Amino acid sequence: MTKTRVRFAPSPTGPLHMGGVRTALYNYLFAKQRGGDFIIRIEDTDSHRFVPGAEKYIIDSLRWCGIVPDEGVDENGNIVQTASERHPHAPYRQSERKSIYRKYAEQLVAQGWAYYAFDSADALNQARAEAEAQGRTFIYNWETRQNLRNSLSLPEEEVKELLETSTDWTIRFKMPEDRCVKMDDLIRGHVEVNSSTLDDKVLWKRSDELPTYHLANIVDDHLMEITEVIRGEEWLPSLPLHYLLYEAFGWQDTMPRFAHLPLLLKPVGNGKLSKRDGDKMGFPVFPLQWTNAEGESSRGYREDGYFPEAFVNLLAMLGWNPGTEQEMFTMQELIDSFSLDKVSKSGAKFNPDKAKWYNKEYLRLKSDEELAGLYLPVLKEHGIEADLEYVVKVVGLIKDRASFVADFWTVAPYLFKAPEEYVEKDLRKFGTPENYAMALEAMEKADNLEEYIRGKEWPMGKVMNCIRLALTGCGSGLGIAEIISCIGRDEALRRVQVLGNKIQ
RNA sequence: GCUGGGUUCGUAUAACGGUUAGUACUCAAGAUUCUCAAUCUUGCAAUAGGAGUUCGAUUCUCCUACCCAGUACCA
Repeated sequence: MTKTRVRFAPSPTGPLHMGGVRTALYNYLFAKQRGGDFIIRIEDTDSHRFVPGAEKYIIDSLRWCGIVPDEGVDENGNIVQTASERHPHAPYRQSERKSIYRKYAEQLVAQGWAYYAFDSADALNQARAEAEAQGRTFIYNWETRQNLRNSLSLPEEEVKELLETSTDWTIRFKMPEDRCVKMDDLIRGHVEVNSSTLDDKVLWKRSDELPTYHLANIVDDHLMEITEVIRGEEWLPSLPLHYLLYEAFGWQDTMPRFAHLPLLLKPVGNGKLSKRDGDKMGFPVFPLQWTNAEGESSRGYREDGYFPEAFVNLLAMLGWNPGTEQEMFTMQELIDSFSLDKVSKSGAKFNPDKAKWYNKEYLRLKSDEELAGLYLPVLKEHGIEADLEYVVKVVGLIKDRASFVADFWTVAPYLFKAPEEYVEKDLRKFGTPENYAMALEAMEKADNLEEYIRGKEWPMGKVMNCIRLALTGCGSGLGIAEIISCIGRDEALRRVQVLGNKIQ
């Protein structure tokens, strides 16, 4: 029985999208359930799109979620590995593995599975544009390759010379003209595609001496002994090429099994989830806040007040279900119950309301002490210095009203400072002289407000709401007794008198 | 356009040929309370359409529609 080894292979071209986090999570869960290894491999073969800081952001994000690699790179860029005595799989950054890819590409050429192509990017773009103008699609394949500039169409001498003198050539996969590629996907089942519809993908570029995704991916998955490839659905169209590459290398026996995950879609309308949707509808699409080179920031789940447990839980439930009615899962529970055959095939529209609900549930699960500790800095931002014991008490009273720690403040600022103004509508409704007279008397004389008011046969609602108006500045909020138990009788009476000044 | 994938309440999903099609979020109503929130109860709401296979289709097959992805010297 070979050890399960899966990898998450992000490209450091920007912040990690929450869909990417989910892919990493599923890989992690799958590995941990089987006692296997979870590997992070950085696919930085696109030198043009490289973004400084993106790699660290990705690792930091995963760590925040509790997803830590057995092998790969850590947040400081150092190598993490399971086999401490040897380094059979390092390095984990493809740019640092540069030297190993060329020979594999050349091997394919030697065996007739690939060829050298000398067409310039401009020439190809032009060909594409011309085809499009005629309503056709240009495709570099068995049909067109004889008419293009490559080692299959050019004389041997010229090829030789070009290889030596030019640095602007590539190695392309020679996609068979008519092969029915039969594939199996752990989620989608059996899929067949005829190779005639596929194109001759570039595998390796002489210009920067770097492989493209397809070559690097297959070579590294093989070298790193990956057993399952769990990735986004956008890769499904490339699967036939990947199958053929395994065949070309003669690695079919150890070819990993594949699982293509459904995409995360926007909450409303059509299309995949994008940063714009988040901005428009007020939710983050990134795990952590990200600031790009232009200085523009994108909000993150962490900064928005989500607990990592909640974020992980809600992500896990997007496209997977346990087959039971359980909705709340710790990471360990997810590891125990995760299964690829419970992953759905169709894309999942993200639901911000449900995300918020998850955080609320996790917030209620936390102790008052822990929440108070988190609330203290928020209070400080509002210029409030409160002692921990008091905050613990307050949090216990208001936690049911909040989805996020930051809500504690908006829900009941009056537990820390007197209202500075009154909500117009409530003032008119409850702040009448008659109500105030009763409220003041009750506050001055009663031991137990409720009993006193009842004894006087005053209208409970009117008196209580008038007092509430004085204490909170509005017509809704905590129970009067609860508020007074926090702010104290003297402060409460003072606030009622302040309201009195306003009314008279 | 072509190739591939997909389609159950508004959303996430359950039901792997036989159920009054279940659950959660959202929303609405009621109960409760000094108000609001919370809580509890109830409710609204779905098998895209059409053929077939079958005693019986959400489930299997085909067609149509719609959605998504890919179609780069990007991943």
